[in-house]
Amino acid sequence: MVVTRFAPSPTGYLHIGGLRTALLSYLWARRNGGKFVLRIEDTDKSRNSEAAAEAIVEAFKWVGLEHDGDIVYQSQRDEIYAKYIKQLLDEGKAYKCYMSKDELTELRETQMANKERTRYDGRYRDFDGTPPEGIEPVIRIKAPLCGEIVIDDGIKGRVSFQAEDILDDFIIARGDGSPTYNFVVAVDDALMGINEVIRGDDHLSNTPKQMVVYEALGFELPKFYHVPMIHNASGKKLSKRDGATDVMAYKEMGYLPEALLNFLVRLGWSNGDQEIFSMDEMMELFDPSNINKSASIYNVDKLDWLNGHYIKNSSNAKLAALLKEYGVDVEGHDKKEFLLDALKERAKNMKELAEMIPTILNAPESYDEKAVKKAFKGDAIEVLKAFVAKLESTTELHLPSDFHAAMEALVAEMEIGFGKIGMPLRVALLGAMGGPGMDSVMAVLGKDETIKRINHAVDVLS
RNA sequence: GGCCCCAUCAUCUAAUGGUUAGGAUUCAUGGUUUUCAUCCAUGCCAUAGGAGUUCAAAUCUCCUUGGGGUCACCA
Repeated sequence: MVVTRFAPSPTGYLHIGGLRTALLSYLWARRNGGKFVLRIEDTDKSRNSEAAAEAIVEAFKWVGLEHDGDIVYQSQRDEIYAKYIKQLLDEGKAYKCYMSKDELTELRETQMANKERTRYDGRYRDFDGTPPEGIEPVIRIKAPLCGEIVIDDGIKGRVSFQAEDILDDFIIARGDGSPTYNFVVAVDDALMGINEVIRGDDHLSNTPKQMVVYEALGFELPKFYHVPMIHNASGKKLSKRDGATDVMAYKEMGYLPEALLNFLVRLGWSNGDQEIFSMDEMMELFDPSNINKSASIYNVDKLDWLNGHYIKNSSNAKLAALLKEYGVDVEGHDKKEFLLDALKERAKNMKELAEMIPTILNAPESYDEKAVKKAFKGDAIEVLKAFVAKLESTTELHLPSDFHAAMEALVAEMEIGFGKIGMPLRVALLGAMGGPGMDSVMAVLGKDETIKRINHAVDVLS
């Protein structure tokens, strides 16, 4: 059984890069009928926050990712870590180091001055004297001092390190006894049965350290997939400074979760020429072993295009329900089908859609000067008056096509072009150029409101 | 700086030794339309550079260059 996980540290909101690795882990677990678990990495007591963990859960909920089982909080697993630390100590695979922080910085400074790699020098590795007083020791793990360490990565392929280049006896427990990241990650992944780790490739250089822990504890290694980063426009790792990285900000901006997920799954992964993926298709097709090796740049244009696509293809019922979250309630409007049919073709996001609605439902308070100038040349007023007469004399006016027929009849009778009625009508009904077709607008407004708006415009503009 | 990773249009990507290097987004042009948008059509645009292997290289090897990541008692 495939078990994957998402293991964020709750230092803030869920960001877009995190959502991507979560999505990929989720998809791979689902495709294999496995499990996807969520673990909150809150071992650093000075930085964790409950609100942040809740924010992550909220974001998961919004996009519809479901984790299996209870959320695991590392802060609640101190006894487990303590047990394994003790085990390593007892087995002589880890030891107490009484070096003070000052001594450590001093060591680093001399190493830097000598242009050496900064590393712990192992001075307490085999210490059996009397420890110095007033020092709370840290626990260090005995890492191999030489030899090759190979990661058989599912994306990057064979990645090889030399122990002497990258390892030293790193700290697994702080002076206060709390365990550190590289230790708890390995312990938890192993204990939770995670056998496929899909995470950002910024963790690639941590992996050898975690492998040291696996080895020391006799745990079986998972399969690693290090997925390339998402970069900003200037090619750097996406960070909070790059604007919209908070997943929930995308909701506010009017993005649909399916668009965001579709966008993210296509970053570094593809299935031939396919651009549109439903959640079901993603779950059926996604495979981490054909993720690209190179980083991809985050590009909003494509996300906007996808979002527009998903809005156009959403049912009116769904859009109406969603619109409430953007402050517009059209569920009670009897012409909401006409309204949404006309508007969803033109909205790039839900916020835009929400903003368009009052521009149609509310009568214009003024008429745009430029539009008036353009539309009210010649006998526009007379045409509008004639159109009112035409509407009044027509009984069956419900569908957009009914109103369209009325317009057609008028232009035929008056022997004028469509623009002669279309443009002034547009200004009369909406107050400006732009917006959906007049037939749809009139169908939404209904005969009475349409006539009322035209008459008002005729009064004001003649 | 050490170590590691990466390199196809502006961007996301396809092509796993043989294609006029394909698709999508953006952009431009044209069409549709009463306007704007949508939609449709067309167009522009790429294998970082250099060696080598091979009948044949975007694809394999090496070098160069460029970019990124990481080097904590953070995660």
